[in-house]
Amino acid sequence: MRIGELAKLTDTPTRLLRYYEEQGLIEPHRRENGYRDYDDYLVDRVIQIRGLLDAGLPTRIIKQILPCLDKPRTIHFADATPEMLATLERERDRMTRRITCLSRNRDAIDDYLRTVRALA
DNA sequence: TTTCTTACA
DNA sequence: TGTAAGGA
Repeated sequence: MRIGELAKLTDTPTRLLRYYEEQGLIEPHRRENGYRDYDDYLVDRVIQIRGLLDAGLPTRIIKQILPCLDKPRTIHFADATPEMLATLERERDRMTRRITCLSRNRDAIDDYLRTVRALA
């Protein structure tokens, strides 16, 4: 599929899809006319990339660990280097802290909402 | 109409 | 990231 369809399917601006390619996160094929040609599996991959980005991971880290999170979970033991494991643990912990922070703020907002409604 | 590259706010 | 220019 061309970039426009992938953009629609993943709700991602074409500008960003080209950016992800520039960052080495995805690499579409090229058609004779120079247009990018994306495989279907990239739909899920782009959605996953956006999720990781939303979780606060920088593209350089995503590029590094994406292979480990790919489908054939048959585990790429070859990629399970000490550095890779360390990076994954660091990011996992970063996510855990973020979740804790988000939960607190969500609860604070929830309390405020309850209070306001109770007085209304 | 859609996509491409490059560049600037 | 958004947007614009200038082509194909």
